[in-house]
Amino acid sequence: MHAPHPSMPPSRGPPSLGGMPTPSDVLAERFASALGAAFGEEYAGVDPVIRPSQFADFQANAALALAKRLGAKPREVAERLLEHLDVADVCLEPEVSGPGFVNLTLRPEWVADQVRALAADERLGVPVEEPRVVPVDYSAPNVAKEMHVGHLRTTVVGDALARTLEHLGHHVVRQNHIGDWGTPFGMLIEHLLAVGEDSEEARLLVERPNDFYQAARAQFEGSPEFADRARQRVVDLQAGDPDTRRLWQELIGLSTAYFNRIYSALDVTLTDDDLAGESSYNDALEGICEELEAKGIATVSEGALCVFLDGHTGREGRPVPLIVRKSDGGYGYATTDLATIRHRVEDLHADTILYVVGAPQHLHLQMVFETARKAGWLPPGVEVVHVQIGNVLGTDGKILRTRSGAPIRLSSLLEEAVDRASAVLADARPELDEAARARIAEDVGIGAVKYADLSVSHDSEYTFDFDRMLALTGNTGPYLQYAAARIRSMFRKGGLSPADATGQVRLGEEPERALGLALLGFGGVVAQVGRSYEPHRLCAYLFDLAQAFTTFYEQCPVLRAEDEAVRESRLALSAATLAVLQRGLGLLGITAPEQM
RNA sequence: GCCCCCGUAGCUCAGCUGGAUAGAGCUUCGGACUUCUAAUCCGGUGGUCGCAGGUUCGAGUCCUGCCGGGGGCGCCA
Repeated sequence: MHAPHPSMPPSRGPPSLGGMPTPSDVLAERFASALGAAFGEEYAGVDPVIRPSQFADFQANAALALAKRLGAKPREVAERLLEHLDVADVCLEPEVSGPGFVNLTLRPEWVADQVRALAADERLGVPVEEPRVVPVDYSAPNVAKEMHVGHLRTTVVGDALARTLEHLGHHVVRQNHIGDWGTPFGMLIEHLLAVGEDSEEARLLVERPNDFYQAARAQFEGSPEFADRARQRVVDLQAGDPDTRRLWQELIGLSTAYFNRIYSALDVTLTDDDLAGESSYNDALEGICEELEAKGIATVSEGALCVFLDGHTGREGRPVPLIVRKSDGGYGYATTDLATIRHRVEDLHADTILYVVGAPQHLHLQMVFETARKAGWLPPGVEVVHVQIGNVLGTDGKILRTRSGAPIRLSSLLEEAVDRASAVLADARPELDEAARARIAEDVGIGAVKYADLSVSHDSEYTFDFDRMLALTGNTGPYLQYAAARIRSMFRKGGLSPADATGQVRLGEEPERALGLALLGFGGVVAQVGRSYEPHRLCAYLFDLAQAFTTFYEQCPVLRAEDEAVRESRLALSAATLAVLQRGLGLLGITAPEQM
């Protein structure tokens, strides 16, 4: 009936194969028992509304919601609840506060034990969920075109989701739906032939694809004879002419080399095995149309085969069509998108399909999804989600362009990022040799760029700011990397290994307690990202954790702790923090360098 | 004209799906490096959450209307 609530205990959340419960899970379970005991079994199922609190570690807000239903005052409900609440092992004495909140402060010993359990857990508290097959469609650059900052977002967000879902136990199938088909290919093939396959100009496809594309375009527009040949090429390509096909493959090979260069620089997990370009669905398109027509879902309108869906009207109230076959007999991307759904459901056996695709395509995708449902290609049990990527805007509020009118090149953005990191590093760590600095600068520069895109919610548009994207201080990737590097440095200095720091945890001072509590939130956040498809929540969590660590680091001496037991405890806390930071950054696709 | 998204501090963005006194980073001002890495930390300044109604114990969050910005709306993808 209701969608699962993120803060519900595991028993009511998505299927999970075990794992450490988070503190709020534990409290929710205890409150469920208390609710049942106090007010009858039918109340054991209501959400106890456990939330983080500014007045305690957590607060339970159930009493306020239940007061009306029970016909009692909220504070009285809370008091009765407390009479049946058994949390003595977990919390200090719960307190009713304000209009009827129950404030809960965790016992430091309990938190300490949980931290130790988390540190000993391979998965650091992240649950293993019941495996689902999840194709994730992301990146999708175009052959013979430069990737721009828009592609960066879908690539980076999609990759983080793929890594996170995989880590939660799901079978992720990466799908890079590259634009490798369409009328421009006649022009591109002719141009490739004209400049020579092994020429410098052809190499532009790997280094500066837009230059190649624009040269081809100039030919096309400047020479009617070239344009004619290009049009004939399109026909040959579609007819499967072997020579044309070979040239087309060559073009794709060069572009793939370009994509891989970018993916490698970005440390994105996409490989050639994940390529599932538009062209791979060509053979299915005719069948898609025939089936839609046979089922009476598609009808011919103005010469084109269209699907009209209820509730979709455009200008002047005219129905909006999803055109599956153009009036000239050709197919558009709607047909291809329908074919991808059928493939992902029938061949890949998808349970959930993610489309990490730009927000402007929302209407189109909704129509495709609805059509697929009507055609029976998308059974009710299969969930399909458009993870909308908001536009990147320029300072004028319009979709980003540089002064010249050309989109900002992704490769130059990445180079600038590494250069800036390099400059800071040369200044701060002159004692490191150049090769080491170069490696670190890459991790830091790329980490900054990726974190900038991951830390804002994926569906909101944002204004592109070069300096914001490349910033190395504040709420940035490098801040998290720096915290991890300081921990590693500390262990190096002490001649110790984080793996050996498994001592008893004691949380005496406030910064220690805050850090311990922060560590326990990891599993819940990762699971939430897996459910909501919002990597920025993991970013926010890791930033909070790194802040908690840095405060601890400034105020609590570790190696120089006066007391041996305190030292052991702080080492264990530091090691656990490092493990979580590293794992969390890993799920985001960001590398934490050994030192920086 | 219809539909979707957005409007929170000077700037860029969060806000855990309705909880108490709305947060962070950047900027700015003032402090902290002979002490585990100052890419850091501590403190201050800064908000009528676009506007107006509504729902209820309680609204930045949900509903309606208006204002402002972005996007989509038949043969490009």
